Amino acid sequence: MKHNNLLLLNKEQLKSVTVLDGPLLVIAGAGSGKTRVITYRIAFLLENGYKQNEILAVTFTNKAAMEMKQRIKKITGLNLRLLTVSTFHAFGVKILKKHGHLLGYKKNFSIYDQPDKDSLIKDILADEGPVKIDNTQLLSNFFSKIKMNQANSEDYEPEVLRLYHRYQANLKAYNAVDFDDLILLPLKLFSSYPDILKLYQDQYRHILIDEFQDTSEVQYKLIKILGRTANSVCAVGDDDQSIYSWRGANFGNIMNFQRDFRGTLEIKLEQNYRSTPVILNAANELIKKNSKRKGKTLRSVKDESEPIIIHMPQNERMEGEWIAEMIRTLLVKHNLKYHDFAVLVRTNHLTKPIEEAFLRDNLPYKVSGGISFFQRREIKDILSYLKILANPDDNINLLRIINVPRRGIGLKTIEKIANSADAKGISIYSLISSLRFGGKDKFEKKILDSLIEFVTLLDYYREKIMHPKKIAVTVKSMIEKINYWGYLLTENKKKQVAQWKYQNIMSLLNSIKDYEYDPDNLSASIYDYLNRITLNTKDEQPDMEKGKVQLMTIHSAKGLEFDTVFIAGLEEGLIPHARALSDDERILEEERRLLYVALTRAKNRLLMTSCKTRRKMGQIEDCNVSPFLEEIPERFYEYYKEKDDEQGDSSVDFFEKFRKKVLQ
DNA sequence: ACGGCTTCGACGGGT
DNA sequence: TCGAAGCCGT
Ligand SMILES: Nc1ncnc2c1ncn2[C@@H]1O[C@H](COP(=O)(O)OP(=O)(O)OP(=O)(O)O)[C@@H](O)[C@H]1O
Repeated sequence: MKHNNLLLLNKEQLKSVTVLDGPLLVIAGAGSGKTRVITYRIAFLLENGYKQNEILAVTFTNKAAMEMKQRIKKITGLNLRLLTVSTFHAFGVKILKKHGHLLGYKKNFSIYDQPDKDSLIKDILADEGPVKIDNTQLLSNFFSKIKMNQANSEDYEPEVLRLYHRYQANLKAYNAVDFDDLILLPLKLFSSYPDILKLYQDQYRHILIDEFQDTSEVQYKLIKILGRTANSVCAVGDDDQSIYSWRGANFGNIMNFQRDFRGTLEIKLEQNYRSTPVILNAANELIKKNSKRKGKTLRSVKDESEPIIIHMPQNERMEGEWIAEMIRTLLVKHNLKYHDFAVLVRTNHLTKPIEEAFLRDNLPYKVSGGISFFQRREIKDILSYLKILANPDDNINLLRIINVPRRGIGLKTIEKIANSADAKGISIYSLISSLRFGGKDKFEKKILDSLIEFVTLLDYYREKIMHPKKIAVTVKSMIEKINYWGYLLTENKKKQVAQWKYQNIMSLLNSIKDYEYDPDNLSASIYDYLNRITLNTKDEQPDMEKGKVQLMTIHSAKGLEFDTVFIAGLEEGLIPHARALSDDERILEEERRLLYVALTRAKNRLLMTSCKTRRKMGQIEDCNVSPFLEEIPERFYEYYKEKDDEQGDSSVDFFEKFRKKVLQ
């Protein structure tokens, strides 16, 4: 590697980058340059003769994967079309596309996201009649657990198991997979077809995993089996930052790694390049309260520190206003850009009052996470059309749009065709198609015509959309044909709303166009596009953040860093979350880790707010500050002091001064 | 079948 | 507080 590149690493990082044989485990605290190790290790491999397709790198999010690829491109100057840097899920899609037929899936399989999964479960429940557990969310979680634990399904009610089997059977019939399948099916494939496994084992000489503390059992099994004969397997992570246990993450995998990969070289990184000493020490003191952890040393390389600021606004409206005001002040004072600021919160809905304050103040911002562009009603409608074009067996998405825009097909008709399709063991789409030839007598003429017109339209556009670089134009013509604009006008009383929604659809068309004309997309197709956006729950454009304050949950801030970080809603019941407290001790420790992750996102400044009252489900409630604040030594923080020329509530001021005195 | 009106339940995190 | 589901009249 070019000499000056290796100079950007400290001694331990350098070792982690250049030792190319055997298993390697880098467990180190926040901001110690772990992600940098992965990035430079890949660059080093490429510059030492390893081919792009001999490397498999796994990251936690698609965005992290894209950014890492870009960094490597910059370092090496290479075109990286054959390098795999992806999430476990995207990797799973790749495998299933190639070999899914061996497990009985067609190439055009659909990937069901959470809403799809929910509607499938609701359909099953509607068909079942009364059952003991009819909560969709609960069942969805159970199904995940049953699927991913594989073994001990005895713990579940026979009824739940029966529903689960129906769920699985329906997925298969619809030629669809859920997110869990994207990990589990490749593993099944590799276990059942040793020759295919060998193919990949031989191919991937070097495997790298970032954020290893948040891999699940099944993901780890996949790494174990793939890495059995690799030259190196390099796992990088921090047990103190494991915050996804509710999704099956198991930081015990760190211990398992040392056990399963004989002769693991363990490297510690103890320099923190990100945060000031005050921020880092506060975080270190907090996380010390956890008992289940690998203790580690972490020293800041910085010397200057500002204290952490705590502010206790009256309510969530004033919290947002204070944050906006502070951003304006700090922006000028420290010559920062809007994107140097982030506001982190525990739950998605907490962003709302902050967003409103930013809007009032004309502060540019971007909310990441939450309801993404692709979750909007109008976008989902169009995407359902695309999904049916791609996979006609997908009953869930077919039923979503069979009467959108309204074409006179109501609940009665739907019930009739669904039952009929079920009885014949064919998809609803096939059943409607077959009505062209027989079984017409069951339907009114008007409805029959409508049904046949529907599938004829889809057949027509399916043929069109398969041609190279014709996705966007086909979709545009289809939207016009079904008169979606007219539908928007009748559905939305305000013409402005309809126009805004139509604009969104135009943005979707542009995103499709960008996708199909991007020369880096070697195999652009409707299938590939749909898979991609299903895995990209969040917005894709990487530059969208520029010049905007970032608003997000702590979970989605993992791995990121900002000059100045606000943590809003530092309240009891939020961190730790009330619903986490009812769980056991381990979950409380995870809540502490969550705050640890939040604190360690900040490079130079950290400000935290805790409201005195907050509106919850319409009701105003009194709030207490998070008990975790007491675990941070007082020498690291101070309460915000209103400026003299501002007419703050003097009793509040008094209270804060008093409180500060008492605490010291 | 459809649109308007009322009532109900959600607000833990996300690939 | 809000959107989805449920109810009712046309
Ligand atoms: N050797 C180094 N010298 C100077 N800066 C470094 C060095 N290594 C990493 N950094 C910088 O430190 C910051 C944190 O690095 P990185 O994101 O790789 O840490 P991390 O361990 O992955 O953090 P986290 O666990 O919080 O995700 C980045 O801004 C990075 O550019």
